[in-house]
Amino acid sequence: MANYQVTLDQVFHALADNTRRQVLERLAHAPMTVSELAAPFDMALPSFLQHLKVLEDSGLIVTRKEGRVRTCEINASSLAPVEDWISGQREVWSARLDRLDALLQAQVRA
Amino acid sequence: MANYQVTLDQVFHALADNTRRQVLERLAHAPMTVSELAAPFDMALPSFLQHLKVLEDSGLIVTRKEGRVRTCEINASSLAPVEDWISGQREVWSARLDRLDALLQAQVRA
DNA sequence: TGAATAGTTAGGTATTTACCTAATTATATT
DNA sequence: AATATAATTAGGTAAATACCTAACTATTCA
Repeated sequence: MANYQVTLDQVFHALADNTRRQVLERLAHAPMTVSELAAPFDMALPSFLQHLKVLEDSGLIVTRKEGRVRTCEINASSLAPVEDWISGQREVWSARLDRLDALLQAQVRA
Repeated sequence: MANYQVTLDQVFHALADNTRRQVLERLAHAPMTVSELAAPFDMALPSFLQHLKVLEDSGLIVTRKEGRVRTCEINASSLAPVEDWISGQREVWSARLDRLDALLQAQVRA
């Protein structure tokens, strides 16, 4: 059931929707069932389930079903690749800015 | 020209595409013109321009045109909201895991 | 001034996304 | 056993996305 080859595309896409981010924000505090999770959203349940599927396919959440109830939980490790990409980028971006800065300083002194 | 109310939706969506991430990775090192930037991609120029538009609308890049040449540059500050959201989330997620951990430890001792 | 170059606009197609309602399945409750 | 509840499946619509080709504009160069 779990997707073992989750891509950055999938995770970023999953995060690019406010409903889905709110789901994550709520799950951050505690696991919840599908209906609990869906309650605050003004959306038909099948539509909401599609969002959960996107979140699960992206690896951001994990779910399991007991009886007729499905419980959803954050997958804490799933943000790592995203954080890595972003912090890697930010590092290079700011390194470039620093070099630029140094260059400008040098010109000022010259 | 710049979009002054850029949303997390827009930035995450812009990042959810490999072509666009590669553009950012290349721009991380230095500004480039549209054609330089487009060269490595096996894609018609108008298609590529759409990607640049998504990146610009999301605030991730900034462009300016001199003569007939448009130069694209990383907007270093644009990752901040994304980083903030992610690190905020990660913090809560791991706090929850820590509490859970403490709870389990307590049960073991009991 | 004519040709080449850099980028843009117009307009079209196939796929994906985000939603919906209605019907169904599986499990629990009375 | 009948009913209620939790979730799922089926199937449909409208808009957005990701690509394309062809035609165009604006600028630079010979």
